[in-house]
Amino acid sequence: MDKAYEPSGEEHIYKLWEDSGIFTPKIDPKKQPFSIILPLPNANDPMHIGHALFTIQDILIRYHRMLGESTLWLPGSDHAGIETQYVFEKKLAKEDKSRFDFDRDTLYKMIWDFVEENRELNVAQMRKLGFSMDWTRYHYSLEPKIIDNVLATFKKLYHDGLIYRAEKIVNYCTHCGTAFSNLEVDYVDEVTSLYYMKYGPFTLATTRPETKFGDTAVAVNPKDIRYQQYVGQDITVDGLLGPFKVRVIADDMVDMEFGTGVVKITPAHDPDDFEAGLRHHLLIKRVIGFDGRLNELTGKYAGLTVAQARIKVVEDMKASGMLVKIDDNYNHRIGRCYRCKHIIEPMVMPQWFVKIDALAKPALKAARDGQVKFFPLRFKKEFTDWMENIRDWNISRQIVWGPRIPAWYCLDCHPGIKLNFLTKDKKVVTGLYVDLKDKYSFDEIRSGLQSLSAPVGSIFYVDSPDSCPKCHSKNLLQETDTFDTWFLSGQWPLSTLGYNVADPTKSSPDFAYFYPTSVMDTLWDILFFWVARMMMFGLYLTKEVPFKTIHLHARVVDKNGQKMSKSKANVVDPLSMTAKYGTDALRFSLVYGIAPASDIVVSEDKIRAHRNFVNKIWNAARFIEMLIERQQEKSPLLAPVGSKGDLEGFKDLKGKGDLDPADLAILQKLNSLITSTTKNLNTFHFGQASEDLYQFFWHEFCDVYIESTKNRPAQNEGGVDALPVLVHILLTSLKLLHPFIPFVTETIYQNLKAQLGWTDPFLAAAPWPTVNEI
RNA sequence: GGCCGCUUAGCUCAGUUGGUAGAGCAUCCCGUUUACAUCGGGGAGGUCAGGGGUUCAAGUCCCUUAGCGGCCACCA
Repeated sequence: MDKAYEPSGEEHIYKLWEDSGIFTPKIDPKKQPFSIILPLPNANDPMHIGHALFTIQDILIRYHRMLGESTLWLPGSDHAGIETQYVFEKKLAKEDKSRFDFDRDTLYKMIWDFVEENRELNVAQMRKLGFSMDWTRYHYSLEPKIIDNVLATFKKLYHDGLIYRAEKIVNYCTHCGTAFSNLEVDYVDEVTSLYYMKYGPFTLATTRPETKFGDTAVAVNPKDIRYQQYVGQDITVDGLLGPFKVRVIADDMVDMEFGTGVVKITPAHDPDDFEAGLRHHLLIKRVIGFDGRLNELTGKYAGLTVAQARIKVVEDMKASGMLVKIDDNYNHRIGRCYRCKHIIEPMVMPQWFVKIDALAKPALKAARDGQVKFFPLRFKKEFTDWMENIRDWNISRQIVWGPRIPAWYCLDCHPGIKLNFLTKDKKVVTGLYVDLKDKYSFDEIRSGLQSLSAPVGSIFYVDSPDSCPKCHSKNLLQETDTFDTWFLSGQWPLSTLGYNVADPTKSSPDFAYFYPTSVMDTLWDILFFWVARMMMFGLYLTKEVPFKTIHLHARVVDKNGQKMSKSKANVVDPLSMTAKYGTDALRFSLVYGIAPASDIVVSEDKIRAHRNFVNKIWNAARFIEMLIERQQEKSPLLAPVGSKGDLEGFKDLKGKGDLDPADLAILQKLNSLITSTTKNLNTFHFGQASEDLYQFFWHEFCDVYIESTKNRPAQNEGGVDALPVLVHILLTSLKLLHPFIPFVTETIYQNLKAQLGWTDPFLAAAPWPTVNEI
């Protein structure tokens, strides 16, 4: 054995494992199944330190494999809808192009190829980190069978009356060109201006003077005696585009203390005002387009961006004396796109929604009844609170990268459908079908299609008919909105295990055996995005929870407690750390001394410290190997007692009654270590488990016990041979450490296996230690 | 505004049901005797954020104050 542990052999070890098939479990009714579905990484996302935290899952998987369970860790990768399209569009921009230069089919194929270039990389990197995944069961989110399930789920929801289209106010990002769900908006505290303006008989305060062209009411609190005389009246307001009339309404939404207690109501561009509009049956007047610019209803302001318009409107109001004052130090929250950070523009547009109550209630019940357990427990409350207040889920996105919503419209029944397409000579045409149908053939429209927008109430068919069931026209187009990525990944445990939504009796045997899965481990930030959606879909489709335990971990931060990000230049790259210190050192430093769901501090210092620990183990093994060789020089055929590493060897020792007091002490400590490690792994206390193992191996076994045996009298002078105990403790420690640091432990095992007659071909599949009576 | 978490050695953090304060890094002294200097031996360093309470006993449970952080929420 070399003087220091050399991690360059890791690749070889991994290949031995994988080729042996120990990562590929068999369906064995006599065995307990244990399964984890990998939180699928984005296919085009290079590995970062967050992915290295899959180590937590590998520890669980390796532990349960050693317990003798039929253990499945199922890997996969995600096409990651908006994320990937965003990255791809940035690439296009560098080439001075945009997505509007392509029809949707062409764009889709381009992104497909882009993702395929990177997808393999991810897989290789996960092998490098030693993750014992079953690659024979790997899945990619755009496989046909997985998409089939997504479409079938949509149809089932539709037939159960849980899908509807509605024109609601949604979070629209004019930069990304799509609507988002509530979860995808980041609210950021910002200091802006609050403008006080004259408004008919009132003065009112607003942060958005540029939307006044879309005002269709003005509101006061019903209890506000100052304004009671006006309630129900139409008032005339002097606007920048001439006088206009609005109704004064009374609504509890108005805070009398805020500003002047008067609020202008713009139903088309503000979520609160939209709700007020519904309550008071107000007109929705759109003045901002999907391009983020003011539209033709705004006269001379038309064509300006929202930001430009605000400046111009304020200037003009100042000039005409409408502006009363500006409070420049107004602190409030602004919604920004979680992806591109641009300001979200609330917009009224037709979208697809899932009625969520029917899905949320069973999930809420499952959490409360303990069908699914949370670790740490505090997340149970977060989960149930969220489920209780959940709103209908907007599942449509105006992007191309992802499965399209399977709904078809008849253009001839609905000539008011708005179309965007590229003509044969690549010119963008926008307009209503009724105005375009005589100029362009249906085929030209279809093949160049970029997007369509059907009015709410349009009839749609979910089974892709050849012709319109009503008018028999063949001019049918599929909805161009795609599914929210989480609509697909929310069904991931089902789809990857071969559940067949359309016909559950055709589901794979894997599904029957491994579902519900054992543990779902992920970063807490996708508890709502993903975990909650999987719970809802799992229960909706199968009546069973998708996982029995939800284990949530925190994010990795640097040694100053800062979140790692490229812009802060504080990222610890897992692969370069692995190259420098070995995979085991990295893995151990990710769990050592970590409290459940508290930030995980990783620094190069820490990784180096654990490289030293790995090396310590290596050298202890090297020392023992030396002792064995020395003994075998004397009597070559004699394997040390206890070399089998289990109870067998020990019965002999016990029978002889010839243990040294130091032997007894260390064996007792080993027993309690077996007990505590087992308990800690069962209860997700990885930090504690790793600390105990470290402390025992280094400071008790190496520093105290091994040192003490060096001074022990030789056997012919009345001493007790320590070698059997040394070997026993080494092997047991290797087993206990293996889930955490698989490479060094397996390497040592393979080196000593033949010499010591260890019978398990791999440490990775050797039985987990149990307590020996002493 | 609601909810949750954190505050322990110079730094970063452990401390699972309450029972004489721990680790890594840094620091000081000594040490190369047959594993390991990626090492060994030894030392210094904490009124466990402040206050109150329960208890024979509290870093650990309860109340409270302060600071920091996170999540959620329709206040213009």
